[in-house]
Amino acid sequence: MNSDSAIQALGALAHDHRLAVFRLLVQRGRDGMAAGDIAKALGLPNSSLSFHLAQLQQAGIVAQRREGRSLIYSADYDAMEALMGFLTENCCQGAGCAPSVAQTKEQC
Amino acid sequence: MNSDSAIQALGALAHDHRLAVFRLLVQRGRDGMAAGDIAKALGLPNSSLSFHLAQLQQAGIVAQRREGRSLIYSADYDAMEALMGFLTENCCQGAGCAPSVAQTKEQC
DNA sequence: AAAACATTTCGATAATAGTCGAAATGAACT
DNA sequence: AGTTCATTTCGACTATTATCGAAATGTTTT
Repeated sequence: MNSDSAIQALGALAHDHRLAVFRLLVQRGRDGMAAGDIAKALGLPNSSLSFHLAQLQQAGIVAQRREGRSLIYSADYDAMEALMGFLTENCCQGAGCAPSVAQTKEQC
Repeated sequence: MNSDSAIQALGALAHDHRLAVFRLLVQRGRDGMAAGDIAKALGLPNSSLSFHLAQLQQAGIVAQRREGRSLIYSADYDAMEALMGFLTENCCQGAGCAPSVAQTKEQC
């Protein structure tokens, strides 16, 4: 994780609809959700949602896979942890006070 | 932490200069840093830095205090944890895979 | 191969964010 | 009380982002 990719991830999350999408996907876990279903769940026009999904994917915090006719999106937990680690890096002059977020990885 | 305040915090961090400021302050710990010193450290015009500091403060992830003539800024660790907790809320259908970031608080 | 279906791209428009020099504010020291 | 010093506000400009209907793309199924 470098500064540029962190900015992209943060910027992707820093939006009403995108944050809602991401949190929905985080709750869904590995199964993810089809684009159309997300649009229905959040009451967004397909074209708008598509725009936002592209940003989340481009930022690397959401993954896409095809299943039948549908495109399924899911949250990328590894990327989420990497982002958190980056934000707390060398916290308090390297006094080792950054939380160990490593456990998220195995548990998901 | 609600959606709006999370968006503000994420948006505040989703910028080149502001992320650099925040990470610098995270490393500094409670001591923080005067506005002028931050500007010097990052090579930014005072007016630009002031604009960005205001956003970080408005977002609640950076605190301000006066010391002599200087205004000292420091990272708000509690807010940072709250943000992380919000992002991982009900992760994987409530299977309890969210990292416990609570430890950061006591250690800083 | 054609029809049905899910999703993305296009296009035009509106709104918000970032930049930095110069002037203004306001606290502190003498 | 006036001067100095640190920081913020102002103003004008440029660039980026968000919106959504309609058309296009590309997959699957019959």
